[in-house]
This record gives sequence, C-alpha cells and structure tokens, in this order.
Amino acid sequence: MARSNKERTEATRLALIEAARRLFVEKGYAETATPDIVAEAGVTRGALYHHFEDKRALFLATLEREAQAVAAQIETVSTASGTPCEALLSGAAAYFDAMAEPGRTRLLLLEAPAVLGFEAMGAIDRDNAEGTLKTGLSELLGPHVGAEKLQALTDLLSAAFDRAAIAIEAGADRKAYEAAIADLIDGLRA
Amino acid sequence: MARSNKERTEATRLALIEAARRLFVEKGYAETATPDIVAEAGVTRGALYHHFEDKRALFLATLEREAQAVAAQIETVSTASGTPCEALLSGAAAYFDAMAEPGRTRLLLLEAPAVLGFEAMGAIDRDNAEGTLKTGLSELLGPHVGAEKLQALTDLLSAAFDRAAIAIEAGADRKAYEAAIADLIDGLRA
DNA sequence: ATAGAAACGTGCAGACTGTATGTTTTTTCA
DNA sequence: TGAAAAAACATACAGTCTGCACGTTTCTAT
Repeated sequence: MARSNKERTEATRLALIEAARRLFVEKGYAETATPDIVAEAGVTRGALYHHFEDKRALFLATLEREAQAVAAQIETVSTASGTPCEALLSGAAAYFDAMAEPGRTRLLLLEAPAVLGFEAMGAIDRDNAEGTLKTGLSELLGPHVGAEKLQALTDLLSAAFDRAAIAIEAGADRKAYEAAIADLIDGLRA
Repeated sequence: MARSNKERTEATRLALIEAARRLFVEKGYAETATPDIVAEAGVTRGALYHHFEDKRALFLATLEREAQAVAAQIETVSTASGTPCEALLSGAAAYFDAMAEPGRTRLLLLEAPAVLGFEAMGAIDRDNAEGTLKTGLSELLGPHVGAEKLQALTDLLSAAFDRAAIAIEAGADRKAYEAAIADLIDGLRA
C-alpha cells in the first residue's frame, strides 16, 4: 500500500499510545503488560521497542499527550476576563471540565507521580497549568508578595485543584468543591 | 533456642516490614523484588508468603505502620490550645515534623496512592489525620457551615498539607510553605 | 536498480511472582 | 511424657514478563 516512513511511524506510535492509554486507565501501569498493549494496538513488541526505549517511555509519551490535551482544552475557554478572583475561579472550572475526561485523573494524578517521580511531575506541571495559575494568583495578591510565597501558594492551590478533581471523579458534588475553592481563593485577597 | 510461635511470628513480620520499608523507600515499590526483601530481612520467600498474602499485602502492612507512626508522633504534641487558627497551624507544624522522617513522603504520598488506589488512601486518611483536621476546621468556621462544604474544605486543606510536605522534602523553604498555609487558613475565618 | 537505512518480526535469556509441596519447630492433649 | 496436629518455615516449579539480539521486510536515496 506504499506508506511513507513518516506515515508508518506516526500511525504505529499513535496506535501504541492510544492502546496503552486504554489499558493504563483500565488496569493501571504496573498491571498492564506490553503483550496486551501490542495486541490491542495491532502491532508486535518489536515495533514497540523500536519506537520506545521501554515501557516507561511509552507511558511518558501517553502522559505528555494527555497533559497537552488538558492544556489545549483549558486554553480554548481561557478568555481570562473579570476580576482576578473570577478569572481564577473560571480557570478552576475549566480545569475540572478538562479533568472530567474519563481516565484523566487516574493517569495524571495517580499513576504518573509513582511512575515518573515527583520531579518529572513538577516539570510537567510547570510546563502546563502552573504558569497561568501563578500569574492569576499574582494579580489577585498584588505586587507586594514575595516570589517565594507566591510559589508556595501556587503549589498549594494546585494541589487543592488536583484533590478536588479526584473527589469529583470519585462522585463528590462538584458544586461543593468549587465553593470550597472559591472560599480559599477569596480568603487570600485580603 | 525455643521461641514461642508468637515471638517467631512477630520477629519475622517485623524483620520483613523493616526490610521492605528500607527497600521501598530506596527503590520504590515496583523496582523492589521479593528476593531482595527477604535477603535484607534474613528470611526466605517461604516465610514472606506464609505471613503475607502477596507483595502488596506486605506493602500495606508497612504503610499502616508508617501511618500509625505519623499519627502517634502528632498526638504527642497535640495539646490543641489557643485559638482555632493557632491550633490548626500547630497541627500543620506537627504534621511537617512527622513527615520529615526520611522516606515518609515517598511511602505515604507517592507510592501508596498508586499501589493501593484512591479509595484505600482515603480510608487511611480518614483513620488518621483527617479527623483532627476536620474538627479544627469546624471550630474555625463556626457551626453554620454545611457538612458537605466542611468535608470539601478538609479534603482540600489536607491536599495542601501533603503538597507542602512534598515541597519541603524536595528542599523548599519550610517557613515559606508554613506561611502560605497560614494565609490559606487565616483567609477562611472571615 | 541497488545499497543503505528504517520499520518491523521472532526468539531467547534472565528475572520475578505466586503456589504447591516438603521439612522443621512448636503446641496440644491424652 | 509422647504422639498428633498445627504453625512456621524452606524449596522447587510453572507461568509470565521485560528487554535485547538478531533476522526480515519495506522504504529511501542516488
């Protein structure tokens, strides 16, 4: 059928990543075996180990794809208008919308830290949502907050967002968690 | 040497749990093999699988031990005097002290969620620190907050505590994170 | 058209998990 | 006290997985 090498590579990598995502979401990273992944993707283990250094590298690729999807989904809604407080709350809502995609909390918040470690997760956070959260907080707090405290508050609020996404995924009332987030943010603007 | 069965069991279980803790902290759950654990403990795999159903059960036992140690260490300092705000802050400080024990953040906050899942972690949290945090928050906020919002705020602050412990472990300035926590809590008492 | 590179396939070595089965030590009870 | 039963522990094995080495096919460049 004469596909170019670039097309072949792209198709194979995509099939592997999508198959891996399904299985990682369903069974977790540790319980997912590479024979299962390649069967689901319709390729062989040889192809997997040609395109990825090891199973962890395939997981990292699926994670990056997932994180990019979250960032893209958030940016489409992020008009960032209104008061700093409103901007932060609408950003939180956009984050919860994005994290409602099935499997996302498990991949990004449960499996990824254990597989990739704290540092790699911190790097992923910094590349994605943490920047906008930090600037939003900076506008809320004004210019007279130290960089160190701003970083700490950003980190803590980011953790709160993540935990809220987990709770919502687990069936908790989203409104209650959004209200709690609102209370936290509102309290900071003193 | 004539040890009773109870003594034998206790000694073997303890040796396994302590050896497992060392290796889980050093290499993580997935990268730690049962042959390594039993070698470190000075027993055989037969003993391990006699006392624990599988590797996961051994990890769960080490986790419970670790969580109990944290709870015990916190309770020794928890005089819980002063204003609700002060009580919460001293509780946070006690938590950070307890989490300063080497390996604790990795075991409780990195490995455990992936190995045991969100539900099991929520149960462990509820059995340990979440109760005192919830009552402390309840006193801070007064009696006219709904149970659902109180639960959400507790959950979010608990996540913030955890993230702060991780940041401190990674080398961040503890004072900055304690100040950020103080800001969050202080903002809630409006 | 052909050489070389890239993509892909197959088989293998080493390691690990969990279990089944055997052995030793302790406990029970007659 | 002396077996019998139970508990603790040891060993051997089957099944599976990972990563790599080495083939084979497909594409690319000249």
